Amino acid sequence: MAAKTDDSGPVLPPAIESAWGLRDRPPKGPRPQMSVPTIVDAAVRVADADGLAAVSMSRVAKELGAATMALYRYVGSKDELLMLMVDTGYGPPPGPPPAEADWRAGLTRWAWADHEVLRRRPWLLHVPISGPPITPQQLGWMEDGLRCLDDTTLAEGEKTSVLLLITGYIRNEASLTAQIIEGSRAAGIEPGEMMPAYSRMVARLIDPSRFPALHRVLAAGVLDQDDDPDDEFTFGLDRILDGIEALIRRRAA
Amino acid sequence: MAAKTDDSGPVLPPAIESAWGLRDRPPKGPRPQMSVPTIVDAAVRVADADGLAAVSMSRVAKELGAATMALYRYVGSKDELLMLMVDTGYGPPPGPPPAEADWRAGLTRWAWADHEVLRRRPWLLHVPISGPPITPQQLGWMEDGLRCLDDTTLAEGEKTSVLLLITGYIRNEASLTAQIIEGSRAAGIEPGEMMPAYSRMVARLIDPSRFPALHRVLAAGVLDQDDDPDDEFTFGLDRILDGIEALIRRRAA
DNA sequence: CTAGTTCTGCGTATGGTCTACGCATTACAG
DNA sequence: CTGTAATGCGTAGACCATACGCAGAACTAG
Repeated sequence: MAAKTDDSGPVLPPAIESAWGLRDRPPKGPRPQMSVPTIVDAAVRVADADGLAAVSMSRVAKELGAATMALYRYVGSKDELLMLMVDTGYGPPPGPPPAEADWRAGLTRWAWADHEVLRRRPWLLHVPISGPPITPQQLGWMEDGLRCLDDTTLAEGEKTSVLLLITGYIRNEASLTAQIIEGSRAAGIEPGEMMPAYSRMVARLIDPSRFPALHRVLAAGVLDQDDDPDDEFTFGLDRILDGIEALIRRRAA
Repeated sequence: MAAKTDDSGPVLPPAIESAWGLRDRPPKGPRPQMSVPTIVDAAVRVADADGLAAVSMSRVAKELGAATMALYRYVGSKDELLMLMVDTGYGPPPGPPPAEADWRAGLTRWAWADHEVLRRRPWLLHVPISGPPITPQQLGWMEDGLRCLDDTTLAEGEKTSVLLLITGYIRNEASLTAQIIEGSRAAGIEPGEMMPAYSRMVARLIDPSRFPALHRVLAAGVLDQDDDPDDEFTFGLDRILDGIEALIRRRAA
């Protein structure tokens, strides 16, 4: 009758609570034949093999030899499953920065670890993010990133903003390169031929007098040479770190 | 029998070609009762009113008083419709930078224009981007952005990278603030109460000794005060522009 | 004026999605 | 042994995109 009020407003889904180890199995009833981690692992396996679009409740159930609806005893909804997939998909964070590393070296290492995860599991990019991180490993990644800034004189709010800036960049860059790979596979051409083909198409569409800057970019052949995607990533990351460095220097002075 | 080969590899969908004005109506057959722009406008109207999730082919058809399948005479697939929705959803680009503006002022103006569009139409963030821009207004935005860098000594490739960096940031920032708004609406609480509630939840979950840096951020109350989202946006944008400024200075020297 | 051609509108049907609900079965507490 | 509660899961409902085929409209060629 009385509303069951928890301490704080938004309620954590049961499956997430169990990911934090906050849930004990009630003693009654038949023994569960699956577990949340089993299901999440199966879903991750499907996503690794056939992409996020292949992850349907029935497909995951088939992977486990169970019935579709059986899964709903463990996860409250597909969205909840996706959240847990992200958590285990990222895997453990890279650990705190080495003692001898300055903030820039530390963040660079952290950024490359994040980058590597997204390169290995591009489906992570297709999971619609529905809120700030609340799963254990997600927060672990955040923690390790924040630690890189421990020795700086930035305010706590600035540290989080900085980290947000970097994660956003990494995600974005990964998204773009993943799109090129997926797009080329869909079009049935070599990944290296994707951007040149795009370049030709745009060149055919635009009027050079109305799009002079764009035309100059195309004429320079920027999109035709397939440079190392890692160089592209490094370029943007260094720009951002330069910007942060300027801020840190100003704060230190 | 012989494959109808166009000049270049990837074929532009018919509806996109018509957006470039490259398509003339065949003289035969009954007069079309709708047009691609009519349909796209209706779809945008639905998205503006009820979000992207409400945009289904049948819902758009209902909006037009037509049958669902009638739409497929105009657009090849829902994905194509989405692409066109993004094009008209963005609207016309902000125009080339004022003559007296330096690159930084120009890009700042451009960034705020982009930001403003995404604030007004958050559903744009939910459209899965499936490739580089190919629609007229998208490329128009790119053009106007590139022009801001006309007077710099950056290489063409660097200009595109710089623009990519900025668009990525804007999109990311907009995504985050939109999530807070949508999340608070879903949870039925004030938008200003979202982050404090999140803060309390995380504080309850984490062990301060395993998450010291994160704990310090929470203890500082970073997430509790609801600062102006515009300040947050400005902060990140300035960091990025600082980084670009460092590059430009190095290139000019 | 007529015949042929081609395009439009759209009804029907297929195969997919998530998930609410209810029932039989199982396993433990007392 | 009985009551209770949790599990596995079958059924069914409400959506979704879209392949296909057909009736009719509007033009062109003769």
